[in-house]
Order: sequence, then C-alpha cells, then structure tokens
Amino acid sequence: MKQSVLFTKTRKEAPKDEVSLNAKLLIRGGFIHKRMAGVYEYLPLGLLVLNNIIGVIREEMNAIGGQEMKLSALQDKATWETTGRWDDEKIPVWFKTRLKEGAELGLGFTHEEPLTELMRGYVSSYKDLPVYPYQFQTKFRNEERAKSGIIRTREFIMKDLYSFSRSEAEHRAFYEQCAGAYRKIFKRLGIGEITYRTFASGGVFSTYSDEFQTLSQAGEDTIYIDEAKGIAVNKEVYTDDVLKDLGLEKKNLKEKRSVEVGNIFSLGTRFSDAFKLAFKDENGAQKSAVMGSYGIGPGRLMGVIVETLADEKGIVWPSEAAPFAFHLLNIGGGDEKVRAYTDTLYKKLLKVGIAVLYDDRDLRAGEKFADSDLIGIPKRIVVSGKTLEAKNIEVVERKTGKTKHVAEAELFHRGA
RNA sequence: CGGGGCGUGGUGUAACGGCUAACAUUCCUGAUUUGGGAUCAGGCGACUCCGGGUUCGAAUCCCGGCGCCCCGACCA
Repeated sequence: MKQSVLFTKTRKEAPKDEVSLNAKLLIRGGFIHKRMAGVYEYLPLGLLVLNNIIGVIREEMNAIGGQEMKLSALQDKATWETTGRWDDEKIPVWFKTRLKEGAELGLGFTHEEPLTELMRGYVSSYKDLPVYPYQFQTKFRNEERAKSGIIRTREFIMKDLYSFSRSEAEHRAFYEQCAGAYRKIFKRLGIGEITYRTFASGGVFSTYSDEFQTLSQAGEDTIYIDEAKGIAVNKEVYTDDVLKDLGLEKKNLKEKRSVEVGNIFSLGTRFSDAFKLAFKDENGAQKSAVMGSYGIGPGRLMGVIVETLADEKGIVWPSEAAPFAFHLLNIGGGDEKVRAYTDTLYKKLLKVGIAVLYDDRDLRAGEKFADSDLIGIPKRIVVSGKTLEAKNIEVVERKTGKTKHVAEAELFHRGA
C-alpha cells in the first residue's frame, strides 16, 4: 500500500485523556480511533494487525480440532433464563434492549447458553463427541469502568471456543491441548517469554481455572510467579492452602503486575445439564456432555503487544502481527532517479506477494523515519541517493535498529 | 459504585471577571531545503461540552446536566 493514499496519518501528540501507552501509540500511529469511553474503532492499519492476530489464533484453534462458526450478538431472554443468567443482579454487565413490540433482548457478553442450546440439535450419540466449536465475535460488557486503552473495553472481539466432551478424562486431555495451543499463540505473537500460565479461581465446577497472564505495567492483575517452574498464581487464590496444594513455596514467588490475555475454564455439566445437552454412550446410557470454555481477546492482545514490546520511539510489532512485512522509504528528496527506482522496487515486491507499505510521500527523511518508527513495521527498506550510488538498499530492523546494506536481489532471495 | 482530576480550532496548550479568545502543531499557497518530525512568508479553521443563573460585562464565578481520565471496588 502506498502511504500517500492511506487516509490515516500519524500524530506527534496523543489526546490528553489517553494515559495508557497502548492507546497513545495506537492513536498516534493511526491504528485506532476512540468513539467513546471503552469503545474503540479499528482503522486500516489497526484492522490489518487485528486480523493478523485473529489469523494466528484461528490457525492454532483449527490445529486442535476447532470448528469455526459464528453465533449472534443479539440474545433472547428465554435462553438465558434457563441458567438464571438473565438476572441483572447476577450479571451486572448486560447491555439490554427491546424489540419494537416490547420483547427484551440482550447483547451477548459470552456465549455458553446459546451455544449449548444450539448444540442440543446436533449431539445425541457418543459418536457425535467430542466437538470444539469456536468463533470470533463481538462481545458487549457494560463495565462499570473501562480502562487501559483497548485492554478493557465495553465492546470487544473475543475468540471463544467451547469444548463438549464425553468424559472428564476426555475433557481434561483437550483442556491441556488447548493450553498448549495458547502457548504457541502467545509465542508467535512475541509475548511468549513474558506470559505465564496462572492458577486462578475456578468457578463452580473446578478448584482452579487457568489464566494466561502477560507481565505488564498496564496490568490489572497481580500474580505470583515461580520462574523456575514457569507457572504463576493469581492473587485471588494466593493462600497458604493453595500454595501447598500446588507445591509452590512462598520464597520462590515473585509478585508482578500482569494482564490476562487468555483463560480456560472447566464448566463441568452445568450448562449441558441446564439445557439437557445429553448423549447416549456405548451402552445406551444417557450422559451429559462435559464442557469447557476457552477465551482470548484479540483486541486486548493487540494492546498488550503494544504495551510490552514498544520502545521510546513507538510500536514494535512482532512479524506475525505486523500490518506489513516491510516499510519501504523513499529518501530521495525530489530526486527522480530515486523515485523511479523505489517505485519499481515497490512493484516488484508486490508482484512476489510481499506485504509492503511504501512511503512515497514528498517529505523529509526525518519525518519518514519518525513515522516509520512509530508505526513499527518489523523491517524498513531505505532507498536514497546514497544507496542508489552504492547499488544496494538499506534494510533496518525495527526492533534492534540493526542496519544492513544488501543488493536488491538478496532481498528477494531471502524473502519476507 | 465510592474518591479525585478535567472539558477552549482536528491535536496539544494559553488567556486577572474586561479590546477582535492567543500560541504551537495539523491543513492550504508559495519560497527554500532534502539521511532523523528543518526554515521563512501568507492563509483557512472555535457558538470556549450543554442548559440555566450572577454581572454593565463570563472561557473565567455559581447551580444542574452530559462527557472524559485516574485510584479503589467490581470483573467466566
């Protein structure tokens, strides 16, 4: 894409009411726009990143047998009354509305109920299980307080996968498999090293749930990590009994701030019982499906990536999340030869399918470098009178600033 | 939901109760410049969040509302 036609532009200053680093940088770079408190919109660059993150998650979910689908955001009252979760006392985050005729509707804040209800029509035999439907879908939560830029919002995309298994053992196996998939996702998105599988409160049907917590100043959670073991405990279950249960010792634990980037829950048969989602086993006995739910917020993940990987100059995208693989800069001033060469190079890159943002604008070098640093594309290709004369091009790694001069052919050789 | 802070061109700031609401940036014209947001000249752009009130006079003071941010509480 040519930067001259990109409708967003960078800004030197962030709006004063944005305090969080992720919102500051993402707004300055033209990735997102704030509509209102806790509601952000994705602009072209931001959507590219979001879709890349979604793509990584999708690959890993498909790899463990996930089947993508998409439920509705609009929810009907009756479905949720089945479990008692229509009640505002129990679920204070509901956004509710009405049809013209008066019937009450809600905007889904999660999807256990509608999915379990739906699956009833497709599951009747042990041969139908296990199944792992999932979706990327907009959730609405009327949070009392939105905060931290795109990390805690009222409208957000969530990947939610639900597992339906025949037995507790089968459930447990998938649960661990999904935990493994989550590890891969966070690793691919550059935050694997600072993301800990964390024991947290488990809800009704298990002692613990597992959260994936990424160390960050922007965090809302406090966790205690055991670096040697690579696991952590959320403050909410940080008691002597729990530590003993988990075989952890206080002296090995370090207190850290973190953001929850993923969670996995065992749901037991709470929902399958409520909706009578049952199947016949090999002996003809009626059994309830054992369920789990597995969430990741791609938007939040994007915020966490910015928060944790950015430097003083701007965003540093990991390559799998980056909006483009290369940022091509024409630093030729008005030099026609430089422009012609860069134009041609841009076309060649497009032709071989490399995602490249071409800064073809008539601006001074400094401004282009500053923009490029802010936007954070992993590799920068600089073409100028100097490089033209030396018959090479300059490739700069955003993360390290490492600069290489290579022949044009080498660029294509090594690929993106 | 408790506590605190704040609403002024797109963005960031200024203006004692008193002149045509100022400066920077963005944007437009032109000149000049071209490896780290350069420089110069000219120009566009604001019912000062909304509604009341006090006053000869309100961006400024008072009341109410709305909105935004932060801390805490809450958070499958």
